This record gives sequence, structure tokens and C-alpha cells, in this order.
Amino acid sequence: MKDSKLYIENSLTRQKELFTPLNPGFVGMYVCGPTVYSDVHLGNCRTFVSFDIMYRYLLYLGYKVRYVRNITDVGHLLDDGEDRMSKGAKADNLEPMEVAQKYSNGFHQMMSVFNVLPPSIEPRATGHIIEQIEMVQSILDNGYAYEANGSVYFDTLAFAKDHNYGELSGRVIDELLAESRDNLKHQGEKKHPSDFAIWMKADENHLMKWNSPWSVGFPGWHLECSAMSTKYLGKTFDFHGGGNDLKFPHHENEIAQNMGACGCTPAKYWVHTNMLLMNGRKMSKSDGNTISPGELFTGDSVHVTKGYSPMVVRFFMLQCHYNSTLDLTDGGLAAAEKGYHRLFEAYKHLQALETEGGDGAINATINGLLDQAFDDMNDDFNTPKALSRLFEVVTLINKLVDGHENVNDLTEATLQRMQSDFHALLFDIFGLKEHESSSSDHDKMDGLMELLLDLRAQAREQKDWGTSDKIRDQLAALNIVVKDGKEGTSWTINS
RNA sequence: GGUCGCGUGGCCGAGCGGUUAGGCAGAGGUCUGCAACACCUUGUACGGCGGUUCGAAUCCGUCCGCGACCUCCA
Repeated sequence: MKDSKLYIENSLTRQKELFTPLNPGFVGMYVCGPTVYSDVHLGNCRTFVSFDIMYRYLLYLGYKVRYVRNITDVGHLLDDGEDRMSKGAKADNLEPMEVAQKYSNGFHQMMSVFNVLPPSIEPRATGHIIEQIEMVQSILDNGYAYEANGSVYFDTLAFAKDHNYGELSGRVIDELLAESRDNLKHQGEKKHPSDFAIWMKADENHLMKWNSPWSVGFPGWHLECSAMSTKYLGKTFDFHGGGNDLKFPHHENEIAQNMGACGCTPAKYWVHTNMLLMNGRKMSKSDGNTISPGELFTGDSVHVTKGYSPMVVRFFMLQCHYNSTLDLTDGGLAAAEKGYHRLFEAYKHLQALETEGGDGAINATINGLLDQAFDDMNDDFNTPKALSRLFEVVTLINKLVDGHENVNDLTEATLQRMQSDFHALLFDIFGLKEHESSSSDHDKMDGLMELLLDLRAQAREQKDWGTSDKIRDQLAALNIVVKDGKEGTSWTINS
């Protein structure tokens, strides 16, 4: 276990707090996953990349982390009262489970493309109907819910007498009443407009329904997370995350349900990630201001001039703190792409550096920057700041490579630390990776390029600039950049 | 209308009471047959107006502008 103090901005208290797990050395972490009724969109990806960084950093610090991220495959109602999964199923003439499977597969594939680590447990709402029914019963037994026509509603007024409802989102129950007074007539079975369903009676054509003590029906949306987090992490656990659009009503109601069922607050630290915008506006599926991950990778969209690789997009996300809105723009991505390449070029040079070990004149500078990078990570996972330290190290690496700084001013120990910390930050914590290609392809490519550059070198010796430039230009058209340097010619592939 | 948050240099984006953020672009330079790439150096800033303070981008007030949530959303 690394000896470092991690501070996390807790949405519940709105303060940065020292992270101290309930059980030393162990972390229980729950993150609200996707509803699998259509393709993932980029905003989802940013959220899960943000939590991936946190998960990775906790692992790096040496915690044993149980990371639970659910998949919602039932219970999400649309305005017209139809279930999202059912709607998707009817539209494509599929079983609801086929819809869930199809989009779960797509989701997993996209997470893998973004190099997001899989969670330890990925429970599904439909696989935990019994747990949810039991929780409804507990809440009823405790007097915080009532039954009406086969549906069960959470009684927010009764709950608010004993507990604080609205703590997370800063909402006051009287205001909730005032807000929705106009809609009272539509509320039907509810005693109070802020009450919410924890079990819904299904009508005859509803596709997804289960037996329960109250009716044939289905669980309320917020209930699954309460039931599943309790099952896998216990009644109280360390860390609960989600997009900040889930704060209300989802997380507020989740807290109420857990309190209502077991009398204790579910999570110690609540963490919310901010939204991804595009061109200054919220990305959303419903209006046109959206780009799918696939379109972003291929460049097949009016919003970008070219495609950007998944790792460039991930790097772009890292340049912004998870708690701020991030504005996706073509210019921003292009800038990120260049920075990303510069970072990785420096990383490669760093791994090749060797020192004979001198007086360590620049040790302190480098150690200071690396220390600060980790301090930044400890300060609420501040990836943009940590990255800025790394770029300062990049400048130093380049100076060492170019001879502007003497590599022998670096002791062996500091060089090794640079190499291992750089690797840890880039790959283990930030979760970046280089563009992969199969190694046999790689060998062939090397051979081919060696041949071409050999021919070109001959042409240049004979001052046959026509042939020399033709080779260089044709390769450039294939995004292979030829670099003529002091020590000969090298090449790289630009993505 | 209610709740919360944000406005930083050409662009993106940290900082949040005194010290260079960083990336991209721009400018100058090194390298090159010419280029490109790469590398080095480098300028410009904190929405307006008040206030607190020895000192404010950073705290307070106010005005303007923007966004999110309050209804399904990551």
C-alpha cells in the first residue's frame, strides 16, 4: 500500500475530504452503468473513462477494490409510461433480452476500445428482481412506502419526518410540491408528487414483468442500484459514482431507499462527473448535437474534419478535470492529438536513455515534478494538472536527448524512477496505450521501410532529388512521415 | 420560477489570496539539398462595476452572459 493521502470531492458534503476506506486496504466502489436500450454515446464514454481513472488510481495505490458497475435492463420509464427496454424490443421486433444483450455487447466493445478496465462485478437489474422485491418489502415494513392498486410508492413525506430527504441534490420537499402542483392531477395514485414508484403494476401488454406480493409488475428505476449495491458491497460502502445528471432524482432516491430499508446511508463518498458538451452545448441523442464514438474515430461526421483515434479521445478527456464540463471541438481534438504524440515520442526516448551516473544536478527538478504529478492525482484525481507536470518532464527528456542537458547529470536511480513513474502514469493510471499492430505486420513493415529508405538514401547521394522526393511524398500520402535527421533517416506512422 | 455550477490569453484547459500551469496555434531559432517532421526559446489573461485586503483571476456584493438539473439521460 502506497503511503499517500487521497482527497476526493464529496458531492454529499460538497467538500474535499481525505479518503479513508471503511476497511483499511479495501475499497467498495459502485458506479451507475448504462441503460442498454441503444448504442452508447460519447458522454457515457467520458463518464466511464473518468471512473476508470479513479479505479485505476485506487488500484495503483494498492487498494483491493471491488468495483461494481451495473447494467440497467429494465425499469426505465419514458414519458408515456413505456419501458425503454420494451420500446426498443417492439421497435426491432426482438425479445427485450435480445435488445439488452445486443447493446450490452456494443457497450463492452466500446469500453474495451477506450481501454476501460472491466468492473469486478457487473450485475443486471433483471437478475436481481428478488433482491429488489425484498427491499420494497423492507421499506414497506419500515413505514416509508405504501401500496396503491398493486403499485408501491416511496413515501417521501413519511421519510422526511425521520431523515433528510434532498441532502444530496439540495432540494427541499416543499419546493418539490410547489414545482409540480400543476401536474397533481396526473399523479394519480401518489400521495405526494415527490413520491416515486418502487414497484409498478404492469398492464397487460407490458413485455417485462414479474410476480410480486403486490402485483405482476416491474421494479422502479432507482431501486436496482440500491438493491445491487447492498448485495455486493454491503449496506454502507465507500464510493458511489455516476454522471451528475443522476444526482436528482436517481441518486437522491437511491439514498432514500437505502435509508428507508436499512436505516443507514449507502455510500461514504459520492462522486459525480460532469457532462460532455459539443461545440458548447450538451450532447444528446434527441437533438442533432451528437456524434457517435464510431463517427468520431472515422471522421464521418459534420462535426469533425478528420477521425481521431480512441486513445487521442481518451487523452483529450484526461486534459479536463472530471468535475468540469468538457467541450468537444474539432480544434480541441486536433490539439490533443499533437500533444498525445509528443508525450508518447518522449516516452519512447526516455526508455532508451542511459546514464553513467553523475552528480545528479537535475535529479531534484525531475523528482519534484514527478512528486507533484502524484500529488495532483491525490488531489481529487486532477489528471489535467498531473499531465502538465508530465509535459514539463517531456521538455526535459527532449533536452537530454538533444544534448541540451547532460544525461550524466542524472543518477541511475532517478533515471529509473523517471522510466517507471512515466510508465505507471501513462499506462497504469491514465490507461493510455500505443496504437497496436500485430507484431508480424510490424516486422514486414520495418523490412519494407528499410528497403525504401535505403533506395532513397542512394538517390540522395546521387543528388537525384526527384526520386528522393517521390518516395518521401508518396509515403506521406500514406501517413508515413520520413524524417531526415543528423543520424540518418527515420520514420513514423501518423494516425 | 427553484437548485447547482461556470465565465481565464487566438483555441482548449488547470489554478482559486502573494510564486511560470500545461497542450495546440502564432513568433523567433536549430536541423535539412529544399521541405516536412522533430526539438529549443518566447509574447499576449483572468466577463463588467463596486467592495474586503498590504496584496484578488482567486474572497464578498452586484450586473451581464452561458450551462446543467428540476421530466428520460452518463
